[in-house]
Amino acid sequence: MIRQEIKEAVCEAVRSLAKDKSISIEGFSLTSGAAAVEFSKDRDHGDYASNIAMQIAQATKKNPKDLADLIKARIEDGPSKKLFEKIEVAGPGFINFRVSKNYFQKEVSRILKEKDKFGAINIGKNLKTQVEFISSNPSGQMHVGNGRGAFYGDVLARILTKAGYKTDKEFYINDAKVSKQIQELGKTALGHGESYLTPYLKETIEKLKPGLSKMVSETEAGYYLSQAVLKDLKKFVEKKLDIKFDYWISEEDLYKQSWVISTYDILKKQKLVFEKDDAYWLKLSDAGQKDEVLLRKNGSPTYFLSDIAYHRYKIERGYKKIIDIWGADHQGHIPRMNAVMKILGYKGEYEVLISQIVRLKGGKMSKREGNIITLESLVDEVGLDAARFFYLVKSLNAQMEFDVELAKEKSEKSPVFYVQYAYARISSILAKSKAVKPAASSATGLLVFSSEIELIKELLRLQEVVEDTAADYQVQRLFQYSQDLATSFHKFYCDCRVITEDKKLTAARLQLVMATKIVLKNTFDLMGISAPEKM
RNA sequence: GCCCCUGUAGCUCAAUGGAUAGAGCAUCUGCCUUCUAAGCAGAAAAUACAGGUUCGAUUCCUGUCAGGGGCACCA
Repeated sequence: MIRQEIKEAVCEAVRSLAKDKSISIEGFSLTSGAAAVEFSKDRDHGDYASNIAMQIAQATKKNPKDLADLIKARIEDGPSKKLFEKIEVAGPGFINFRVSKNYFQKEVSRILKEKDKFGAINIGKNLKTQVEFISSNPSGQMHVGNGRGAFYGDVLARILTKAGYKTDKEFYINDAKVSKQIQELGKTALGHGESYLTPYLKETIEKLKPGLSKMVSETEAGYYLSQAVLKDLKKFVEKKLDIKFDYWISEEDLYKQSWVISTYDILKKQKLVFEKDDAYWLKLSDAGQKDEVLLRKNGSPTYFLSDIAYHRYKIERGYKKIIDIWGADHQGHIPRMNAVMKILGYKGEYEVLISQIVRLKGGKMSKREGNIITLESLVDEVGLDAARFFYLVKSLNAQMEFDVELAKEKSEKSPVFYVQYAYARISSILAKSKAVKPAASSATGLLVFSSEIELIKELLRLQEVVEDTAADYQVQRLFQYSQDLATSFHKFYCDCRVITEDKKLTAARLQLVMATKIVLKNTFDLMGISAPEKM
């Protein structure tokens, strides 16, 4: 990776300067990401830029510009010199690197060789990782709010996998018979109540009439109904949303397999359970949290207890990195679960991400649905690709306003088409090129226009995007990248005609086009959107 | 009252302790006899307010104001 190579070159130069006492970097850690090397969008600032000189200015008691000159000279004396066409010191002390065209051109053939593997890195080192998301209740259809965690979680898992984590996707089903929601659902199923009663649920109950009519227990009826809802939910998620989960874990199964009761016993053994007001509580005050009820006055376990059991189950299955994605209404639950993970002795990484509220601006989407906006009607309305894109644009912890009318209206001009259009154009060029006899030659030395180089730079950036996103989970970066990549291609398309009389140049540019196709496709795969050959 | 998230262009959203804060939509101006104009080139337009830390703050900290969410023997 070019960014990594430059970073190493910079660090090496600084180390070498420190070694022969040209500078002193007492108390400064080079490894802590201090030698920031960033991609430059502005070519006046080179291809990559480092602010290292300004970072270490204080520690070395030297002027940043002088330092930058020293580092620049050291790199130019070193083995990595051949990477660069030019190194410049600019502004308050930036070191701007212009990478050699030769390097870029060679990278094109690497992309052609790696194909769908291109962009994959191994910072995860195969660490057993789990992302749990959606986990909507089996009491009805998913709504537009669920869509956010759904697509976000799916894409995050894809990125982590690409980054070398052994990632599983998991859906937790809140179908415990002892839970309030199953009880409520049971009342509704037997016509004793109206909780969750949407048109969809009415229909489902109608379909289940033969089975339900024999039931007297609300709990059994609720569970029976929830399993039917779950079946629809699974089908919707897998077929319509195209999200494949590795595991669907049932809360009821955790009860059946004694995970809940054994977890209670473990907590009790640790002397963390106490009785108050006829209920049994988990002592969390030592962790600075409010104590929580585990067993109610009536003896039934709370959701909190089964959630502890569920997380214990995750740990027992050997996950070293666990990511939960919850809705904003669960954020108060985070400090408690953090405390619980400590109690359970978890040594791995545990992180809860909160998907902020999705608000509706455009009002009702369809009269038939009432005022509950289902994710299904949205996907039907704007299409899966556009829907996924729409959710991926925003950072997870910012609220998002969903203007339904706008989403429908704009679907023709949606950014997703802009990116897919680049892919379609490529396919069109490649289709036409079949009539042309290929000249066997490499791209080296032939791709020299700035729009060609800029395109190659963008292609190579996929690896950086994967690396950065696997580290900070800012999935919207991928959306941004896809736009930049498409822009670079569209510019190249306008500036440089691919198929011409010049056989060698045609071959070189065809290679670049094929490489772009690969990188675009890999980016689409990460986002879970389709790559159309024609539009 | 306490806790969490957010405040960037007319609208919907990005980004960043650094060098000119980016896109799309909307508005305006150019570009199709050549691989798809669902495109390209250009104009105009933004960091809520007040302090602080810093060589440098839109970013970090504090306060104010505004919006949203949470503070159950619900999940």
